[in-house]
Amino acid sequence: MNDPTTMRRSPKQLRSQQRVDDILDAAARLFREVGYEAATTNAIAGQAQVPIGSLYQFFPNKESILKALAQRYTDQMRDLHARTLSPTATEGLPLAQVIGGYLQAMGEFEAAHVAFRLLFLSAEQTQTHEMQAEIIQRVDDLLAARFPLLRPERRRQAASASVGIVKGLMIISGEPATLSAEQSGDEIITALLGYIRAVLVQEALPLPPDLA
Amino acid sequence: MNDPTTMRRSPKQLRSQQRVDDILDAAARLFREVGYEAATTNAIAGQAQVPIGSLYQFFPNKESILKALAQRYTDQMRDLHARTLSPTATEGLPLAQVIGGYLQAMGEFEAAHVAFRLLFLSAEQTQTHEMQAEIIQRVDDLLAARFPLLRPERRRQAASASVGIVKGLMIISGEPATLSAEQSGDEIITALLGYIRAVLVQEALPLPPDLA
Amino acid sequence: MNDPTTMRRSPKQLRSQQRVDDILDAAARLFREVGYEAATTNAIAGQAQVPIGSLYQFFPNKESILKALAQRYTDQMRDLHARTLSPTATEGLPLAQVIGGYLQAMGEFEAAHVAFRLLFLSAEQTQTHEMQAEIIQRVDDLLAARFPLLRPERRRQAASASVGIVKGLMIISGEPATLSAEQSGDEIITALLGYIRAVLVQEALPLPPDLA
Amino acid sequence: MNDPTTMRRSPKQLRSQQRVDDILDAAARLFREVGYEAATTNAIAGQAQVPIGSLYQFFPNKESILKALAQRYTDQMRDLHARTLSPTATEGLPLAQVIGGYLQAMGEFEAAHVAFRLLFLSAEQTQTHEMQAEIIQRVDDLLAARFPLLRPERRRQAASASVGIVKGLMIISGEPATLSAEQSGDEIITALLGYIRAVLVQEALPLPPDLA
DNA sequence: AATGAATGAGCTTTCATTCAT
DNA sequence: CATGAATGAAAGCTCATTCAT
Repeated sequence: MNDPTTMRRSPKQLRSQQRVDDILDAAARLFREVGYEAATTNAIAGQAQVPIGSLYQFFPNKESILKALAQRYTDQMRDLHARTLSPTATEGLPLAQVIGGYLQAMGEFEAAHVAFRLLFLSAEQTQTHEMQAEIIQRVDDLLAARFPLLRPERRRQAASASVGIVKGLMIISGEPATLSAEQSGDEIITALLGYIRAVLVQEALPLPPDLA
Repeated sequence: MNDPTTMRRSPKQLRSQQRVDDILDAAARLFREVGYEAATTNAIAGQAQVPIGSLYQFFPNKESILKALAQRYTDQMRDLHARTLSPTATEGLPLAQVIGGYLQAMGEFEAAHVAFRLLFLSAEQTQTHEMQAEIIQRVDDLLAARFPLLRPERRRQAASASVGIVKGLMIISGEPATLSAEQSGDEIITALLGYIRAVLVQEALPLPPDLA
Repeated sequence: MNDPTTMRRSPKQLRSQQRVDDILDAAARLFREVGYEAATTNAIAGQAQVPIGSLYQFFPNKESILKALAQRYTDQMRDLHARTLSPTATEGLPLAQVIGGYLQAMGEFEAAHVAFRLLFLSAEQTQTHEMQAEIIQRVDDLLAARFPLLRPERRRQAASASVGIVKGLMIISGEPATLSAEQSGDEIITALLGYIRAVLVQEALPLPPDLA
Repeated sequence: MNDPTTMRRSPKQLRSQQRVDDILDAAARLFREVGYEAATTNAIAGQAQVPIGSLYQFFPNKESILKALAQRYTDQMRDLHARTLSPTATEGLPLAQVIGGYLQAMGEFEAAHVAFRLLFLSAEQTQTHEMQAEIIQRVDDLLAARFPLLRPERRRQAASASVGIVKGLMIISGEPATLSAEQSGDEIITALLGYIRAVLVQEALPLPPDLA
């Protein structure tokens, strides 16, 4: 009947909304600091200064907190996507600049949303799929606007792969003895441009000037 | 004094070595099936048909089992690297073929070592760094042999990024609504070749025929 | 001062009375379905479509709901008793028929009052004593009318025992591998008649024709 | 695979057996004092002076403790049955004396096993069925020896009903304003003899001298 | 060295009851 | 008087680790 991984009650009142936000903030902090498994629901409630009973009025279980957090990030990223990836906002800009602008915004988002990295980069979390699907869709839209001749299936594949490349390089750059944070940005741009160029060549499509 | 995440004593005796292997096999199976957190040390010992007390004579704690597993995989991958990435074994082959051979071998390795994917693809596991460092080094060696004019720092960066790209695409392809397993192999080749070409262009180095 | 297991205020208003009835109906349903302990006050209020706060304005605690339910059943049984056990209504009927009629009525009552069985058959619930006392009294009255020579103390004892016999056979018949529901009715009649006959013989009193 | 209401490990060692006994004793005491639901597993462990973890090594959950207690009582009653109900032990004795001896033994058993009453008298507990089935079987055996002409189906029915009668009268006698403990014993004998006589009459079987 | 019973802190989650609105 | 969000003590149970045998 009711999905045990969804929020119990969507908070209508301002006070309740504030509480849910507090809980999600605390959860984000703790997930970041000690990981999902080690973050206890009592600790989350404690950090959020919310009684444990109240936490369970909004969330039926721990997993639903993770899911709600992912949902919140997904929602909050929509504006970011509109600003940095939408065809209208990026029209005329060289691809490198678009990617750069997107990475810049993502870096800021990541800094402001402490568990985003965890959620975005952690392998196979059902909770993250929706978030990722949305990102892929935005990239797909961008590719569609940029390369109208690219077949939709190939485009979707390229969009998925592009997100995978970003993900992989972000993961790598977070680890010691690999890429520095500064390098990773440039490297992501290089890799994505190189990849997209290769796809276009494969598909025998014309290269735009900045990929030639 | 003694690192609590390292194996307690390297088992000299044959029987001990067998036991350690049994434990690691059981751990790999369980980690794969239920994840690291949900795999209990008692369950690992049970699966391995080894008394829990014995398990704790070889491993000081649960984390050390994960670490040892990563170490075992690292060791076992050395042969794979020699066969598929070493300059001598790959001399004269087109890069695409080298990468294809490597991915093929990795696929087989992954199938034979059930927790490899978990360890290699996990976003941030301190236990995996050594394994990854080794992979990066092999790629670095390969690039050094292929592109002797590439500056060592740039090369190391490219090697790290290449591994990141592979990782990212492997992660993505494991998730629904993205890349199929079949597509991911081709896409990894496309992405890597595209990336390396871009690096060479950036560095104003000559392109080999198969990247032109 | 005020008994915490009694209803807080007897609802004078019509709307209040309706609410109390709704609560008791919901409680009866839930007690029957999941048992007293597992039935939560919030679930009762929810089923009754009454705010939990209102529930606590009528009932100081969960136990008092059970008690009020028993009281309601006791009240509602009064009519049943008058119809099936009162000396006037049963005058001239053979005892077996009286018992049969009573059991029939009880069966219907039980079907219509879902938690009655739970309350009546529960081994030791302080809440049930009054209900049982009333039943015993009715049986006592019946015996008084039927057997005027039976000493009052012996009669009261026999009335208590008779109710115990009914109770015991009802409990047994609800359990697997014992008596079927059909058998239990006949068996109760057999047992009660046999018991009363034995009492009369013990007391050296004349047996009516149908017990001879 | 493994029944979650059965003991986890049957204690082989003497020390373990002692622990299990301590747990069951403590559980019996607590069940008696506060009831099954209100008796917490931690309280049981505390009373038994056994760490909670050890309790859960033997019992997978709270219900299994109740079940094991019922099983222990069932086992311990076997000797009582042999002494008081077996055809050989009761041969030649008048039925009233047999019942009296049985009730006497049951009274002593009840006094020595504090939760027996709760388990035997509580309505519909799956945990009690086996215990009750055994009692019914013993009564059936006794009836078979005493009244060989009684049809087996009728006999089994009578055995079930007899146990029901005992149960009902025990329940009633535990409640205020009904039967005193002393009276209940006599009343049970009266009721059982009266019932069995009625059954024999119904079946048109000869009455033994003490039932005539 | 080998064993596996023993340990108890700590986990997630529930629910009777209150009280500010 | 009516409401239902809020509360937090306490429940059942797990499991990494130890240590007496």
